[in-house]
Amino acid sequence: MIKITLPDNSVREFDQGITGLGIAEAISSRLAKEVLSISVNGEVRDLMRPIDSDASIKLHLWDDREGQETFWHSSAHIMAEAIEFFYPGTKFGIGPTVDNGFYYDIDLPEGKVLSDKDLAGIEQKVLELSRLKSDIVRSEISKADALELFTAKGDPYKIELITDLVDGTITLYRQGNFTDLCRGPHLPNTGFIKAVKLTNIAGAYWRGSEKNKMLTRVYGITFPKQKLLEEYLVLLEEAKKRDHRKIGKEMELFHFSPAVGMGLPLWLPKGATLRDNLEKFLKKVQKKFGYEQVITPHIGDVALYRTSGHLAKYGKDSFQPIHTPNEGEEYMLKPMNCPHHCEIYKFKPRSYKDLPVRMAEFGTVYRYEQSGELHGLTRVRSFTQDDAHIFCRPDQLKEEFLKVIDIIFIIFRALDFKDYAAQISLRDPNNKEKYIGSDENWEKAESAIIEACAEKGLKTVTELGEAAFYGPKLDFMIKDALGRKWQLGTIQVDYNLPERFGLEYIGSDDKRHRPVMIHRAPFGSMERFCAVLIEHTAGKFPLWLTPEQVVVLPISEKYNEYAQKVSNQLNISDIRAGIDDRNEKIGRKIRDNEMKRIPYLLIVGEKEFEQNTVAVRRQGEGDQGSMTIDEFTAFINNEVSEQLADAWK
RNA sequence: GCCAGUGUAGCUCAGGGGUAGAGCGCUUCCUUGGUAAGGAAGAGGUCAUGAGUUCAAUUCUCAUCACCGGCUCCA
Repeated sequence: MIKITLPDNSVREFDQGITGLGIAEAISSRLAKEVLSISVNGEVRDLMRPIDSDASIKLHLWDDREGQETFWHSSAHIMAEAIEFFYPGTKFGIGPTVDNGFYYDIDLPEGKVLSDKDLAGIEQKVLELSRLKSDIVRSEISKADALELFTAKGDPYKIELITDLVDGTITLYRQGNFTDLCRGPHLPNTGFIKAVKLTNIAGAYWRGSEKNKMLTRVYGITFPKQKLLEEYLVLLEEAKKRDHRKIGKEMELFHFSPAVGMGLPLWLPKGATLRDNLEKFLKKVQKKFGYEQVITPHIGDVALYRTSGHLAKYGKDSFQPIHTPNEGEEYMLKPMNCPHHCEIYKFKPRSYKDLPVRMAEFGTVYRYEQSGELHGLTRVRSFTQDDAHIFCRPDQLKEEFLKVIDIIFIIFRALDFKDYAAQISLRDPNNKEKYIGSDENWEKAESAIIEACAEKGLKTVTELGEAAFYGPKLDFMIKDALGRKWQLGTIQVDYNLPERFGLEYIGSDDKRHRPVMIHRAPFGSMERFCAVLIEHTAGKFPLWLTPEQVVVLPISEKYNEYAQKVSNQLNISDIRAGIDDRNEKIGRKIRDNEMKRIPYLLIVGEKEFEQNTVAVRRQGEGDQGSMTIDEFTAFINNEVSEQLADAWK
């Protein structure tokens, strides 16, 4: 007998060799039907694998990430089997799970191409194979035998994978006639899969390297119930409705014109207002934190980027230098603002008493992103960074870092961003020569970041080797409507540029010292931030931010003049108001303006005109009764200042 | 840059070898109204661009461009 410890710490005894499924059956028959995999002493395993000694276990159901992964992993194998059925001779790469489902990278036989139209057939085959309830059987195999097997099968990618594996750890999984190299774990049989959707086809380089062959990647997702698939598809539809490109068009925020060029956004009046409001807000915050605004040109002498090192590192991937009519002059569109700011720092000698110098600029930069990478506003070729550079003494680094985190928190609160991830990127300690700067400085900077995050109670993940070559950094990531992660705010420590530009300050010892530079952008870029903000709010921006706060709706043409008067009066009080004087019934105007996501609608007719009032209607909440114009002005201004005060707290 | 897909009116889309349709939007007229779509008429398209096949191409083929989904990249 062996002792099995369950997650609630209760212990049950079983015969040696009991399987996960056996344990589930002993607990309840319903559990036995739903269980997908088991963790044995923390290792996720197949349900059918015997347990030989005392262990603590956890059974995984569909609700567990581990359970889903097992489910989707097996699904990938079944999809591979289905693909092999239609395309014999297909060579298989890897088939892992992802956040929402799984994929398999395949190399189709010569001349065969897979397109969306083929997916329905494969889906049907997957369901057919699932209904067979074929056992999924694990077997261990020696490296030599594995190599022989896949050589015979003609699977060069598998052979490459096996070559890298350690002998004695290699396992195969077989269901029906399909055998795959796999670590597992897997479902007991294929019958668990009741619904399948192959979502898309993409190209992907073998092992992620551009130098390798591009394989066909088929993405799919499966569920244990048809209803779950239907719910997932509804969710996908909902997410698509939040797509910033769609809302940007609907709300007339921005536009891309091929005549201007790809990846070059045109900000429409409402989008520009939105952006301007964000900029004003951040400028105000930054002013309180001791920042000074600067303005620098959009181009710079090539020599500037030679000095900064960017030309050597990124020159090939930038917009190419601009040649002037006179010989010998070459300018680059600026790919970043830092070199310009370094020159501002240098324009006069600095004392240790002057530091930190905090220089902010909404600086528009130009980067030649690869054409295939452009994506709405999240990845563009011209964008405006809410950039600032802090030049400080090494002993001020942590303090400055803390203050930047404060700024980011204020912004996230003002916009109700709660679901973000923070990542600390440090250097790879085993590969120090990749990085510039002394060990001492790196250690100081890294511990400053780690301590600052700890002091702020920030939940972080730490990635070794992810630091920039010039310093460690802290990034804030937010997910878009479809769950794709985007980096927004970033704080980076830099020892490189102060060195390259020979930046100095005179210390209290009357000697020259090198300042540390912090690059930071709480929004990241205005473009990307607006994109994520649109998806986060589905276009229903907070009142303080939204481009159109109020629309006045006259009941009939007779009251257009009064509506105009109300609108003018609100605008004088810094409320963004317009009127809808179309020749339509009031119901129609309400509907249209509700759909335009206007927070407040003011209905004015005979009654309001006579009493000098407005009938207030709040978005999604209907009629709120009437107020005088002054009351409404105070009401709106109060709501705005409350929203912002919450952020400052 | 690479792989696959898409490109028809301002927007969302239908259609299809014989040079085009709907809904919304827009213009004009009627209507002058009280909290989520009043009625009528009208304007608007080299069917992304270029070549090829054909008596005939918006439709088929190829190329180019843009967009979409990924891959690689992201100072």
